Order: sequence, then C-alpha cells, then structure tokens
Amino acid sequence: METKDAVIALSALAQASRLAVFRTLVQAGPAGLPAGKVSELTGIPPSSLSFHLKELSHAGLAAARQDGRFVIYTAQFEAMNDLVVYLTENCCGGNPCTPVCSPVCSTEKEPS
Amino acid sequence: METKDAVIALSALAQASRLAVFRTLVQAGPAGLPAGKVSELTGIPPSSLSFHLKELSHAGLAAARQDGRFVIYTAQFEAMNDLVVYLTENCCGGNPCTPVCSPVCSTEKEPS
DNA sequence: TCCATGTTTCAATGATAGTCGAAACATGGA
DNA sequence: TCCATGTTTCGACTATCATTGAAACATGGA
Repeated sequence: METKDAVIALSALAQASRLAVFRTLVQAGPAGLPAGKVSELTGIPPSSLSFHLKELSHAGLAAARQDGRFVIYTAQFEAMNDLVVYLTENCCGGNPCTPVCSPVCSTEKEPS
Repeated sequence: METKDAVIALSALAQASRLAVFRTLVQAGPAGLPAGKVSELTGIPPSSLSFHLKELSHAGLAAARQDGRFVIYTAQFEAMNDLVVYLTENCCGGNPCTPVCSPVCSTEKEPS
C-alpha cells in the first residue's frame, strides 16, 4: 500500500457518517447489506448515504454488488487489514517490540 | 473509544503530511524524536509541522515531552491499537471469523 | 543578563468536503 | 409497456482545513 492509498482510505473513515456506515457493514459481515437497509440503520438519508458509500467504495473499503433491484454493500476486510499494516510498518525501526493480535477479519465467509 | 474520538484520530491520520509524521514517529519507536528532526526527516517546514504535531497530539496519537530546548514527540501506540479495535468492533455480528495478528506495538520500551 | 537555538503562534489565502431535497435512473414484476 | 421500488446524480450552500513566512516565545549556556 502506498501513502496515497492510505490517505484515501483514512479520509474515507475520518468522517462520522462514513465511519458509522463502515462499522455497520463490518458488523453485517461478508453477507453485506442493501443500501436502503444501511440508510435505515444509520439514519442517513439515501442521497447522503449514496455519496458516502461511493467514497468508501472508491477507497476500497466497501464493495457493491447488484442483487435485483438492490445494491448490496460489503466491507472489505482485507483493505482494512492492509491499512493497519501500513500504519505500523517498520514499527520501532525494526527492533523487537510487543505485537498484539487485532481482530481484523478476512473476507472469507467461514473461518478456516 | 467513542465515535467522536475515532473520527478525530482518523482525521489526524487522513492527511499526507501528518501520516508521514506519524509513521516517522512509529518508526522512531518509544524513544521519539525532537520536532526539528521530524521536520528534517519529512521535509515539512517547522511552522507547518508544528500545526500537524498539534493535531496528532490532540488526537492522542502523539505525545510531547520537553527535553531541554527540544520537544520530543512520540507515537502513542495504545491509541493506535484502540482505534483498530474500534474499527472492527463486533465484527461480523459476533459470529466467528478469521482474526489476523497485526503488528501493533505496545508503548513499552522492551518486549515482555 | 544577553544571545543562540529550537519551537510555536499568528494571519491571510486558496482549496476541499459534507449535507440533503428534488429529480433522474435502473430494475423486476404485472 | 407501465408502474412501484430502490438507488444515484445534481446543484447550491456552508463550513472546515492545509499551507507558510514572519514574528513571538522558551530554554540553556556564556
């Protein structure tokens, strides 16, 4: 991941409405949610929500797929994980420190 | 961590100059760096840098301590970790998924 | 006390982003 | 084909942020 991509991803999350949307999608898991449901859950009007979902998609943090009249959005866990790795890259100059496990999910539907 | 705090932290990182500063501090480890050294390493002019360091400090992602005429800045690894946890909270609705270890350091100087 | 060095504040400027109603668009079913 | 439903685009407004030189401030040493 490059700086530019990280800034785009972080900018996408650095906004109350979008952060709420992203977390809602994270909680929904790989199955995702239709845009209307996200609007309902977050209280964000459809037009605003569409703007924000576009931003999250552009940042690679969400993905859309068509399902009949619905557009299902899903969180992209790998992008999230890449971002975290980037932020802590070469931590402490490569010297040993104390890594911690963070619950960053994979995109797989079932645990392996 | 609350939404407001997360947005503040993410906003702090969602900016090319500040992201570079934060990563520089992360790489410096708990020992930190004086402001002037950060300016030198990142190429950001002192006045701009001061503005950004203030933002990072306000967000809890960096901390300042006085050392003679120098002000030493350090990355706050715990805040970083809290942020990651917040982003993935209640991931997949609590259903089992595949957690991944991310190298988020603690603030300790030596590994335990 | 006076100076050199390191850091922060100030002020002005230009640019970017969030919001949401109304209207347009897309899809599937009757 | 026509309609109902779900989603996106458009447009206009307001607000907030990044940048940087110059000046002010703080600290330690002579």
